[in-house]
Amino acid sequence: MFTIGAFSALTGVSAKRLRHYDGAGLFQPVWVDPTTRYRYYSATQIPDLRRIVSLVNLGIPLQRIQNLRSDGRSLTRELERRRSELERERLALDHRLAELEIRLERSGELDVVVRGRPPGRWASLRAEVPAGADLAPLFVEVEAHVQRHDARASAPPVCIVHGAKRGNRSIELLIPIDRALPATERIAVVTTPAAAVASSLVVGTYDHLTRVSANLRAWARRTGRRVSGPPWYVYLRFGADEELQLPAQYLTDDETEVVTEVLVEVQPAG
Amino acid sequence: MFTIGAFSALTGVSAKRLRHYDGAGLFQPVWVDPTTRYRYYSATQIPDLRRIVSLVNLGIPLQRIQNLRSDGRSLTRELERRRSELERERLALDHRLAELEIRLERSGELDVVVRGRPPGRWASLRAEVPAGADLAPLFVEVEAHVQRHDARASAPPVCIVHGAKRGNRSIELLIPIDRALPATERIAVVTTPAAAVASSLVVGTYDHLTRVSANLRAWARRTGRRVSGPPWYVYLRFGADEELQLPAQYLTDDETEVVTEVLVEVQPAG
DNA sequence: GTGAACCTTCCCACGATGGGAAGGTCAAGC
DNA sequence: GCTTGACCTTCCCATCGTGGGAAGGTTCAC
Repeated sequence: MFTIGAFSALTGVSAKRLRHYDGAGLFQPVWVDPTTRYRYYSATQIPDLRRIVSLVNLGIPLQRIQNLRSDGRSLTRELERRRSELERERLALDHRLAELEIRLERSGELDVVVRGRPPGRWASLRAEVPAGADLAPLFVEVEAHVQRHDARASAPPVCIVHGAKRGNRSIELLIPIDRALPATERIAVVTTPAAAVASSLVVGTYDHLTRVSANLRAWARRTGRRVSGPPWYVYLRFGADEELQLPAQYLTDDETEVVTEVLVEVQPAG
Repeated sequence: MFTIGAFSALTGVSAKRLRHYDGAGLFQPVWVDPTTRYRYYSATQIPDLRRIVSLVNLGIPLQRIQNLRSDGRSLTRELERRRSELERERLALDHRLAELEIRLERSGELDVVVRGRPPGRWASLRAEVPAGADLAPLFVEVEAHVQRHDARASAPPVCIVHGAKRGNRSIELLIPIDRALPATERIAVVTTPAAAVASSLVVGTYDHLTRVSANLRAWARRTGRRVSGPPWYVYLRFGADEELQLPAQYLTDDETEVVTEVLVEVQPAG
């Protein structure tokens, strides 16, 4: 019989851990002196403890180790569960390392964030326009329709570029709405599901948006993610027509304060 | 100006996090109403927040992000530091995955633990013996010497197998001591430094110790570790000569209760 | 008997985040 | 102007495994 300190020296497991495992009901001393509460361990417990320590070292939570309790099949199941967890972790870790490499190449100047995009409901206008065309009149058209029905949600407008051919762009303008809205010939009502997106921010004018979205796609590929769907351009802060009563918080008069977010949808797990 | 909720919706960063970053001095609202303490954020802060979020997503602690404070060189240094951390994590993760695979192959029956071995001081006897020879008389010799000088430390004895040739073993017996001891012609005093060891446990007789240490070496190699030095056999619980007054806690009469630990030294980082 | 070395329990800390309670504020509709 | 509901505030607690440390009891050897 060993006191906790001797047993700790024997097994390399700290006395703190042994007390913790005792308290958690995971590994208990063979005998506890009822008057002094001293814990006493036996050498025959060493294999038990080792089994526990080796599972802890695999990163399995104590709770789950305790639930095993000498059942060979459940041990295998637990190990396989842990393996899939570790494989997911390694994927995430590889993403991070790839992101880091990209940032280091660019002297830390690239900020790409992967995050969730909440589901949304929108008034939508699709159009074919020449590259570089002013989209303001089209936005005004949708805004006017939405505000006529008092359905403007407090979120920024979006432009999706579905395709580009021979100097023409197939675009879709989205204005967020917070209630039902009649569709018209030109304006539809669409909903978008929640999604994971990789996002990059552009401060200033719109000259390089296309290049930014190409960079974003390349970034996502290099960090091992799959991209799906066309890029979204989210107008977080922009200059707009005075005629419309837009939420002032999204507006700016200073061209250098224009902020646009570029999003591409990525597969959440991969 | 946005309230915390609106800014949260805009950036995808939860209000909880924004408050936390505020409290940590990492990212603060442009204005706080002094009477209501409401936080108000501006769209011009979005790039700042994004920079922070992208660094957080790389797993850099908030504290360290805060220490950067708009210094391009320190950012690069921080990213490189984080990269080396991540590379170390990936190494550890790959070790774990390899360990898991091995356990799954063997239906979870192998318990190998990597842990630290504290430094030690020992009375040491080296000898050439035939394979399978009874080591008890040699142990008794060293024990007797140690106990004559009242230097017995409360730890189990060890046998190191330095080499095996033509059915002969070059072994070294170690008895732990806790004070200085005169050496003799046969018995030396040695110290061993702290080391990382991979360890496996054998319950029962000594028939398979050699195979266990070979398994241990193979395990260490397969999990990407480098092995150095000969195997140690630590007699955690054994049957011994009655003549000697050995610490009773290491003794047993029941052969099935014999417990031996096999150690090989591994390189800590790799 | 006294001191050193051990043991006990209890509380706190880490790190980033979320949950939830109790209470104050804002804005819209009446 | 009042009510109501959505929003905001601060504060406390939880995670998870481990260690640090305080305050106090036990053991053992001199």
